[in-house]
Amino acid sequence: MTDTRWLDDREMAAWRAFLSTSHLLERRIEEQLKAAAGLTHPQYEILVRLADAPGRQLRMTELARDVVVSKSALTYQITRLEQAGLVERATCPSDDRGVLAVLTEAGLRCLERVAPGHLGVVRSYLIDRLTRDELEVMTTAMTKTEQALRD
Amino acid sequence: MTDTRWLDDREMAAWRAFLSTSHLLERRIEEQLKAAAGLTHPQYEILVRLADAPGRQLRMTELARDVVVSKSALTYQITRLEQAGLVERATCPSDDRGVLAVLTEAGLRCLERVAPGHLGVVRSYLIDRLTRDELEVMTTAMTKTEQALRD
DNA sequence: GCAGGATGGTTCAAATCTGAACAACAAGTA
DNA sequence: TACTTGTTGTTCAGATTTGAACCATCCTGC
Repeated sequence: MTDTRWLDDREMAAWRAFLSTSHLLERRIEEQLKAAAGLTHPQYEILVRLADAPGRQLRMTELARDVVVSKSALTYQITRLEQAGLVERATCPSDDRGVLAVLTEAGLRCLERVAPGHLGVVRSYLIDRLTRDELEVMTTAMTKTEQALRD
Repeated sequence: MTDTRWLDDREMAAWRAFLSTSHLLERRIEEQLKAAAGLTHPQYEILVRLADAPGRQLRMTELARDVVVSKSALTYQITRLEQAGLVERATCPSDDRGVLAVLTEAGLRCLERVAPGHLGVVRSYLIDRLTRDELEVMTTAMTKTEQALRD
């Protein structure tokens, strides 16, 4: 049976604030990235994950899990990024089914060009407004939930 | 000029955790609402805001701002909810341009039926995993960012 | 080896979101 | 009153997302 307890005022305030903030911030980020580089936020995140990965490449499935999008959405976005010359597809040596998404030099340069402006937004609206303690608490709170959701 | 400072490890961990968690939770909520009632999360939020509003009605623009969606997305969703009989449109007495979205009885019953399961998800993955202190800190942190983003 | 079930990636249709353009009305000013 | 500017909600085209269906490939146990 589902738990039917409602949320009390404190809990509801927390949930509402979290929900609104995540959506508002998402919109602001989307707006900034579009204006600065014609990128969407998922596209930017793909570039970031690839840049961080060893060999600047990742399997499609792992990349989809990291960025938190469906496999089909990733297929679509990788195709778009490939057309833009920022990513290439490569066959996976260890698994013939596999596809590797590889960051190109142009992709890396694009990321380096765009990252400062993007991080400026993240900073100015979120990170720089929090004390060190608040930052720590938020990380532990978010991490607990993330772990639970990743099964 | 844009601030070009990078994020240090702590800051990056916080941002990554926030980003992943919000996306994962969004997916889980979407899944639960679809299975339980055939509703999307924005649709559910529209019903909630209307149920809370005096007279169970709100102007389109105000509703769009509350739920954090574009005006056109709201127009689309209100039309959908109208077709489902959960919401009705009414003319605004004080402004001939205005449109009021009004929650119907069926809409209210639907919300009462769906809310427990939805809140169960919010609780089990987020709220119930946080201590009271963590809850408080998260609320203040999110509220600061929300205020900044709402200009 | 090989059947049977899991996994990886793509394709497809359907739904949804956004921003720009638009039309109707409001509100202030000369 | 007439003009100008701002607001409201809708429509529209285009981009993106999701889940289901699908095929190819892997892997395990016999």
